[in-house]
Amino acid sequence: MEREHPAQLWPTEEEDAPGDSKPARLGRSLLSSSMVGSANRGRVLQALFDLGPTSRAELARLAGVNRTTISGIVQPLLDQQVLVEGRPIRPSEAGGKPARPLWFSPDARPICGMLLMPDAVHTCLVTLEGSISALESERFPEERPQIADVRSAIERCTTRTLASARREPLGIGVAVGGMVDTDRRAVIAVNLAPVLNDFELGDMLTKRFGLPALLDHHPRALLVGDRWFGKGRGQQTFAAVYTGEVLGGALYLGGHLYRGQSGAGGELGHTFVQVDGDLCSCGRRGCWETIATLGWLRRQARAIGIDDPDAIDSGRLVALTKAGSSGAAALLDLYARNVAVGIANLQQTVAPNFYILHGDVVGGGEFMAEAIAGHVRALVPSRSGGEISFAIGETEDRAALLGAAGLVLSELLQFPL
Amino acid sequence: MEREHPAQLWPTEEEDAPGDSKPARLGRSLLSSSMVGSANRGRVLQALFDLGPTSRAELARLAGVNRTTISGIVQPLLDQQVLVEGRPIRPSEAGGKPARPLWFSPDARPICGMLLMPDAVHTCLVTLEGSISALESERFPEERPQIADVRSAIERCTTRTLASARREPLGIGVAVGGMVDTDRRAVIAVNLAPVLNDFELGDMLTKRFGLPALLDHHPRALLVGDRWFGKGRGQQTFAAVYTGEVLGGALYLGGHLYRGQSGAGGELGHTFVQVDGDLCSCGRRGCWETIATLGWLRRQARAIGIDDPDAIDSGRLVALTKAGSSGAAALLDLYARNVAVGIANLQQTVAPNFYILHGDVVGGGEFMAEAIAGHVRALVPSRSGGEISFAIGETEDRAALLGAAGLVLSELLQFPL
DNA sequence: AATGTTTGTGCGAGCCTCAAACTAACAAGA
DNA sequence: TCTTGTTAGTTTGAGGCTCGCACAAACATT
Repeated sequence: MEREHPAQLWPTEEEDAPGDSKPARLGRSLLSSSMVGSANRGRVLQALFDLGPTSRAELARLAGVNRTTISGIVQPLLDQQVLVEGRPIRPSEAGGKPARPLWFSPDARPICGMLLMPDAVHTCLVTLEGSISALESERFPEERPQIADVRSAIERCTTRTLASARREPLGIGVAVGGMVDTDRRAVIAVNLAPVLNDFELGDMLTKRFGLPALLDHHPRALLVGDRWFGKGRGQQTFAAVYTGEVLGGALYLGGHLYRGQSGAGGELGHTFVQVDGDLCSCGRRGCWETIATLGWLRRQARAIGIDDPDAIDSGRLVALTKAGSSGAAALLDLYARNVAVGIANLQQTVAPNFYILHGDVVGGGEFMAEAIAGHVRALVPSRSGGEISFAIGETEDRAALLGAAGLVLSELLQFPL
Repeated sequence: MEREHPAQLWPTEEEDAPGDSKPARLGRSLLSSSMVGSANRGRVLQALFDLGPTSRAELARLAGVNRTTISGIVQPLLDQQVLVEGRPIRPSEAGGKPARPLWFSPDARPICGMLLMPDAVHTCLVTLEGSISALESERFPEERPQIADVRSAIERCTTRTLASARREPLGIGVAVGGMVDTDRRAVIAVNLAPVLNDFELGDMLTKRFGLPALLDHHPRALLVGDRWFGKGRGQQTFAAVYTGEVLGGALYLGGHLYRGQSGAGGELGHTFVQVDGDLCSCGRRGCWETIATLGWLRRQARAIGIDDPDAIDSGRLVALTKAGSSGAAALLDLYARNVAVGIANLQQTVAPNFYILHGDVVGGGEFMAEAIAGHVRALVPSRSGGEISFAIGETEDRAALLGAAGLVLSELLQFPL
C-alpha cells in the first residue's frame, strides 16, 4: 500500500482542526472562489452517485451548467484515478459522437468501514462503487474485558483489513452500537459493554493509522449507507428507522445528514407514546421502546402461547401468519401498528415522507413492511403533497458496514457551505 | 410610493419563475461566481441581523475574510440605501481610525406582514430593524362569508397598509392560522373558516400588488420572527412551539428554516403521546392535543372546581398558584408536564436544544416557562452536550406579524445553495 | 510634532464559470 | 462514397469574485 496524500478527493484544504483557533464564525463564513471549486466537485461526485455512470454532457445538462465546467471539474479526478471513462455509448438515431460515461474507478482509494458492537469489531474495505472486501472480525474477551484488550483487538482487525488495500483508504468510518459524541469522535456509552464508555476511538485510529476517522451511531450510519449505496440513493429527504432490541432513527433532510448538537437527535426509542405507560429500561414510562421492540414482541408471543416465544421475530411472525395462524396474524398486526406509531410521529414532526426500514423488520420482508406502511398511512392525517413511501434496507451486516463507509463519503462529498 | 425594481436587496437575478422550465436539477445545481456574490451578500446581511450594528472591519474579522471583500459587498447596499453608516465609534485606547458601524437604513424598503386568521386579516409594515407600523385590520363577515368578501377585505386592508409605505416593500409575508401549501402559496384549509379552503392567496397578492408574496403557517412564521427579530436572533438551531387552542411547532435547523415536502412538518399537535388515549378532534386517539391544549385545561379546571373554568389559561393559572391555591398549583404542574411531553419528544427526535414558547404559555410568563422547562429536563434522558434552554416569545400580535415579515426576509437572506 | 494603531480603499493576481468556436465521432441519405 | 446533420468533448478569452499588498485617513499616546 503506497503512501498518498491523506485527502485528495477533495484536495488539500487545511481542515479545521478540532481546537479551531479562529474566532466565532459569522454564521458559517463566507464563500470564496476556491470553495466554489471544492463544493462543485463534491456536487458532481454526488450526482454521479445518484445517477450512476453518466457522461460529462449529460451531467452538464442536468446541472444546468456549461459542458466546459464539468470537463474542468472532472479532468483532475480522472488524473487522480478517482473516476474512469467507461466504454462509449451508442448515440441515438439522430447520430452524434458517442458519449463516454464516467464512473468511479475500481482503482480509486477505498474507504475503511468499521462496525463496533458490544462484543466484537468488524472491519472491511468499501470501494466507491459500494462493493465490500477484506472483511475481518475480532471478538472481545467475554470475561471482564479491559480497554487494552479492546484496543488491541480493534488494531489487529483494522491492520488486517488495511493490509488488503492497494491504495491508502480515504478514511475510516465507524458505526457504533451505542451513544457517540461525533464532535469528539468518541464513544460515550455502549449498552452491556461498559468497557467502551468514554473511549476516544477516533483519535486512536487517526494516530495509529494516520487516516481521518469518523464515528457515528448505528442508525445514522445505516442512513448514510442507504443514501450512497442503497435505497436512499438520490433522495434529498428521508429517514432510516431501526427496530429490534432497541429502536433508533436518523434523518437526511434537504440533502444533508442531520445531526443535532454533538450528534444528538434521532433517539426515537425514548420518545413518549404512552404517557404513564409501562416502565422502560431508561427509567421513564411509556417510551416507544416499551411497545415496539423485540422484547415486547417476545412477551406478547409468550402471552398468547406462540411456540418458542423467545425466538420470535418479524421473519417467524410473517411465516406463522402466512401459514394461517390467526394468533400470529393478530400479533403481527399489533406489532406493526406499534412500530407505525413511532414512524407516524416522526412523519408529523419532520415529514420526511420516505422511510427505509432496518433491523428486525427486514426479516419480515415486504409483507412486514406493507403492514407497517398501512398503519402509518392510517395514523397520519392526510395532507396534500404527502405520499408516504417505504423501503427495506440491506441485510444487517452489509448495511452497517456500507453505512460506516458512507460516513466518510458524506464528509468528503458534502463540502460544508 | 414610487415604483422600484421588485427585488433589489438581492439584486436583479432573474428569479426562478414558478413554472421553472429547466430540467430536473442535479441535487441543487452547481455554484457560479455570481452566486457567490449573492450568497455572500446574504450572509453579511444575516450577520448584521445577528450582531447588530457592526463595522466592516469587525465583520471581516468575524467572517475570517479580507476587509476589501466586505467593502465590496457593502458598498452597493449603501448605495441602494439598504444600509447606512452610523456615527463613528470611539477607538480603543490603542488608537486608530474610528470604526463606522453599519446598520439597516430606516429608509430601506420595508416588508409587508400579513396575518390571516379565520375571522379577520391584519396587515402592517415592518422595517428591517423590526419596527411595526401602518397596522390595519379587517374583519370578515360573520354570517356565511363568501370568498369574494374575503378577497376584497384582504385587498382593502393591504391597500391601506401599502399606502403608508414610502418605498415599495420587498414583499408580502403571510402567516396563516391553518394549513398551507408553501409551494403553491395557497391556503389549504383553515379550521372554522371553510371559505378559505384552497385559496390561492399568494398568486392573488402578487397579481394585485405586483409584489413577491410568501405564505406559511402560523407556527413557522413565529419561528422566523424569532429568528430575525426576537429571541432566536443569531441561533443556528432551535424550535418554536405554539400552545393554545391547538398545538404547533416549527424548526430552524443548521441555519435554515426547515420545511418538509410542500410545507409539511411541525404538525406536532397530532403526534401520539397516549396510544389509544382520548379521542382527538382529528378522529384519532391520544394525540398530544388531547392533553396539552386550553381545551384540556378547561375540562380539568372544571373538574377540580376552579372559578370560571371556561376562562382559564396560563396567566390565570399562574396567578391562582401564586395566590396559594393548591388545586391550581397541581393543575399547573400537570399542564406543564403535558406540554413538556411533546417538547421532550421533539428534543429526542431532532434535539434542537433551544425552545421558544409561544401562545398561551406566554401569558404565564417565566413562571410557566420554568415549570415546563423543569419537566422537559426530567423527561429527557441526560446526554453530553445537551443543555436545553427555553425562552418566551413576543406577545401574540407582534410575534405573528413580525414572523410574517420574517418569511420574506428568510427568503431574501437565505440564498439557496 | 512624531509614532503607533486601526479603518477603509485601489490595484493586480488567482480561481472559477461561461460563451463561442473548434475538433472528433457517429447516423442518415443522396 | 461523399455530404449533411447531430452530439461529445476541448481550447480560448472574458467576466465575477475574493485575496494580499500597499496606501491614505483618522484617532490616541508620548
